[in-house]
Amino acid sequence: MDKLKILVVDDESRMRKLVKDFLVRSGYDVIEAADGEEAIDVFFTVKDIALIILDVMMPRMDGWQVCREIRQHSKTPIIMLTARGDERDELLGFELGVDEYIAKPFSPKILVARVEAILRRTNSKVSDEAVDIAGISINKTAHIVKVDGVEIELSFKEFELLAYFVENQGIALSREKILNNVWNYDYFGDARTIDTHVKKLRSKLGDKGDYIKTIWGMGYKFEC
Amino acid sequence: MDKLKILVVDDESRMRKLVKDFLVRSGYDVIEAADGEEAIDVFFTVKDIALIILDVMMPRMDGWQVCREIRQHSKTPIIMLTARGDERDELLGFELGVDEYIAKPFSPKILVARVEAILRRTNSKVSDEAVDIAGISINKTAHIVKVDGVEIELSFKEFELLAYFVENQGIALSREKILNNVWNYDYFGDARTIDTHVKKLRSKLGDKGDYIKTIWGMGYKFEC
DNA sequence: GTTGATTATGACTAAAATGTGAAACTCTTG
DNA sequence: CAAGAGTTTCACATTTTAGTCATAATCAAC
Repeated sequence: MDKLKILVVDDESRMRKLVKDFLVRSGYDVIEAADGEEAIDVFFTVKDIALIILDVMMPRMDGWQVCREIRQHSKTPIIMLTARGDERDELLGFELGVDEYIAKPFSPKILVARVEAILRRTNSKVSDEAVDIAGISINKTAHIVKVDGVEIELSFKEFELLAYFVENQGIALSREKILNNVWNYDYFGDARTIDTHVKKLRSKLGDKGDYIKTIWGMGYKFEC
Repeated sequence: MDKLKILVVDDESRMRKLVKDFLVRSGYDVIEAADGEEAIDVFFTVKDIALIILDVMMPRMDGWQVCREIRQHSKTPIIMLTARGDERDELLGFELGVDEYIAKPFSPKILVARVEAILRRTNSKVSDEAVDIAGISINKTAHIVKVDGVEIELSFKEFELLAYFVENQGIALSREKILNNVWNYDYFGDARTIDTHVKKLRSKLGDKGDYIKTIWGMGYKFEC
């Protein structure tokens, strides 16, 4: 995962191309979708989409609907493109959980600036060196975990799982939730595979392994 | 800490009052500052300011400078108020770490909507609340129950049952109703099993166990 | 008080969920 | 294609829980 992925949804290909050009030039990966249904389809199959730019006016399924649908499953930032001056639209958007609102016609510079502002905000953990909790230090950029200053070797899944636990510190996580977030959205395997990974994590974390608590009949929770 | 505090900085008192009115009506605590220096002074003396609304044009120290100063020590969200149409300003703002940019004149509704959008994003901890009744604190997110501040261990069913009681505080609940809500609707076992769980709950709750009252010939009721 | 019904309680058992080690499978690399 | 790491599955041990039952205590009505 090098470049951040941005999903651009607009029915006009000319507009998609314009936006894409500027974003690519600023170092992002751009994925396009031509209507709402395609957008949702793409969003739930492609992993790690960092931000969505969404046109309001689209045939079949409009931007609000797409937004509503996505907000039911994800907090991925959404920027809405809409016709200038419609205040009602803007209010509706904020209620739906739109993060930013840009009126057409807009300057591509403004667009890029806002994209970066949002990504700086939400993806700030990427830039942060390392999260440190109770002697466990997790560096997502370097993919390194240290316990009391000593580096320990974790596999990819173990690392992702630990990161997920730490990010949701103090929250009870059901197996289903863990599968949907650490594994792919469409993973159909056995939920018990989580147990195996938890076992390995616990043993590799040593004493600190006890912070991963079992919630009987429910799932797991990371808590110090 | 009940209401969130918002610092409003503008040299025009009329403008401050306008913004304040709307924010107060939306349930925020508003602190005012009339210029940049006062703003910084207030910001670093008052604790827990959740958001800053900053006018660009101010005598002595303008908004950009205030922003720069604050960003050196804090990530508190900043909304800038600036004259409409000055794109250069907007770009500068994003570079400085401004979170949002609102052009004057603006509708107060938009202002409130944006404030709420930002606070929802940054202050997402608001959502994981714990219900607290007569010394019994139930945190559904963390799956933790505390009695007078001391955590007690409950099994899955016990937790669900207690949560159901507390949610229906003061309401008489028949065994049938309890079975349908806490157990699966297709549970065909003995209704007496509720008694056993109530017994366990009462004993684990200690003194507070008395709040679960028996309604003879009918069921139970949680009442303080 | 006595009676019949209802609820409380403690002990017990069956069932369910989790822990664990090893085997099977997958995917990459040399 | 063999080796090796990472992942997943499986079987079995272990732990925890839910539910049952017998008995004791309580209640309402007479």
